[in-house]
Amino acid sequence: MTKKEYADILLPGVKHTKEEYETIYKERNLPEGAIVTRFAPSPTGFVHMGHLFTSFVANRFARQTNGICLLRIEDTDTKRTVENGVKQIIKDVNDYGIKFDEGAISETENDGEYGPYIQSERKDQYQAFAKHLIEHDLAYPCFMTEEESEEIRKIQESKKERLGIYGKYAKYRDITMENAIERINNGEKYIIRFKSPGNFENKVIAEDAVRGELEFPENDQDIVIIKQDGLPTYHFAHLVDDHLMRVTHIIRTDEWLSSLPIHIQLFDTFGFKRPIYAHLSPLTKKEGNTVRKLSKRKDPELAVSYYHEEGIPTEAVKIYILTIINSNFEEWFDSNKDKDFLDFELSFDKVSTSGSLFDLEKLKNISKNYLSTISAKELYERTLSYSQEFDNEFYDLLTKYKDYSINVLNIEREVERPRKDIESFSSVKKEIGYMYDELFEKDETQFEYKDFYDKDLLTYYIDNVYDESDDKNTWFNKIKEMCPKFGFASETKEYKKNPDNFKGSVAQACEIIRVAVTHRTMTPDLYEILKLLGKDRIKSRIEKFNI
RNA sequence: GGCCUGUUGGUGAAAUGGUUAACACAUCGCCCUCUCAAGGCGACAUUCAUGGGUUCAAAUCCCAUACAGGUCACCA
Repeated sequence: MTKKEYADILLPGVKHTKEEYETIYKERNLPEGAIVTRFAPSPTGFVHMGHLFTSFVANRFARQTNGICLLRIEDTDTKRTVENGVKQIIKDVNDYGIKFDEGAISETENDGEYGPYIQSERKDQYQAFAKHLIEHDLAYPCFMTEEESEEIRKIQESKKERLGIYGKYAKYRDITMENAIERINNGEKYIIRFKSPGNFENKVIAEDAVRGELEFPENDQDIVIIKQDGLPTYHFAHLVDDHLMRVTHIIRTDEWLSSLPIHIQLFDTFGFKRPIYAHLSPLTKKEGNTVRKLSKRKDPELAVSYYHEEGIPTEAVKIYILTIINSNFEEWFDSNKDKDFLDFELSFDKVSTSGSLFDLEKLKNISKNYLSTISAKELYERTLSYSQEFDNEFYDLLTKYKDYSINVLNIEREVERPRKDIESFSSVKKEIGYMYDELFEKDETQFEYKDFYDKDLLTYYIDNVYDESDDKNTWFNKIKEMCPKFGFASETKEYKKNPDNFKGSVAQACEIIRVAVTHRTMTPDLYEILKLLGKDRIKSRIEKFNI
């Protein structure tokens, strides 16, 4: 029996050969320096910050080199695969404006010439490559039972040896074809293992784009390449897919660093060019006194849907990711305010090697800054669509008073230093709610009555002073002029000099008006607020203001 | 336990052998101001996990130790 016939028996029904696949998936014809990379999640549930982080970074590198970023679904673990997982990933990632040049577009559809991009649909490819190894005596069937491998583990533990299937523990490494076929005919189950050519005593050098040269012992583990269900393990799928999809850069988190010797060995064994690896340190989180990687199971609040619900703009999240991944981004962004943050060019050697703590405060600050740069119209539209999903009452008001709302949102916006008080779409209502009578009337904000609050001042003001046609200076000067009548100093300095002579200064006079009209002591520019409210509403609010 | 990676202020970090260790967030002051949000100015690491060594000179190079994280599946 030839090796080829043997391989046919071990992995029957494979349609193509490794060589055929190599011609089916052609080398890409891309400009010099173009990065072909991929985002390769498992459809095991929601997308969280960690995924977004890697996928966005991968996407940026591809984009900025006019390369390709593809989406591949790693669903070889049929037990963990979740229904609608693929749909969810695509939706979440698309919400962040992360677009793929090719890849899965749903559970069953693919877009691109290197597909299918869903691993469970590529069984033939993996098996063709595995057969190639078998034919070259670089892979073998392993009939080890669970009990047997458990026993090996126990022996290794008691002898304090390295765990795993290697050297003398690779019991079926040299199984004869006859023996194997006999076992198969007896119905014994088997998997395919790689016959590792490595020696643990030898060192291999691996190049990592962010960490530089890395030295490891050679891999000598006979890792599983094809599982009993005929699907490949991650390591083997990585080799086959990334080679056939002509991927140039493997951008992934550093939990894969320790399997790098396996991956390198696989590429070398096939004589394929090794891809460039870039291992990113994942975002971490502090829990008590320890710091650990963000976890999907333990940190549900890090699901991207959380930011959606909070109304944090996707741009802010992306800007935050950029500040984390390349610390020189922040400075660049600060001095290139006219540019889009996507114009920043990421570099691998600026990527930090230690995992950063996820800093919500910083994200909020970025969000606040970002929201101060967009137009009132845009803020309005986006708050509207946020409210449509999460706050019907506010949605109705925004719809009813569209132009008015835009004007409110425009207070101190189109100026050199715009206001930075809105942190998220969810906080808009809190910041401007009092501008709507419907909300103002049932507003339960507690404000403290102060001794100097004076109803007469308010009445006098609205009846004799306030004039809608005044410009800002006139408006303010009129308030100042009115101050002495009610015991307030027209000038702050005057008041500070002789505080005992006054009830307060013009600042306190303004506070009275402000509180009467908004029920709060801190608001944006009072002149603008009064102007938008209009004289009638000011008057009505003042009348209802009980001191 | 083996292997690997990392360790600069509350946080993210810069600095790639050479003056007082950038910058940003947070915090605290002061200024400006009709109140806020901002903005301006200033404070905040005698020190870069610890201990040795190399050097005229080290956060930067070397060694050891400690701590943290990752990984050692027919999971990815």
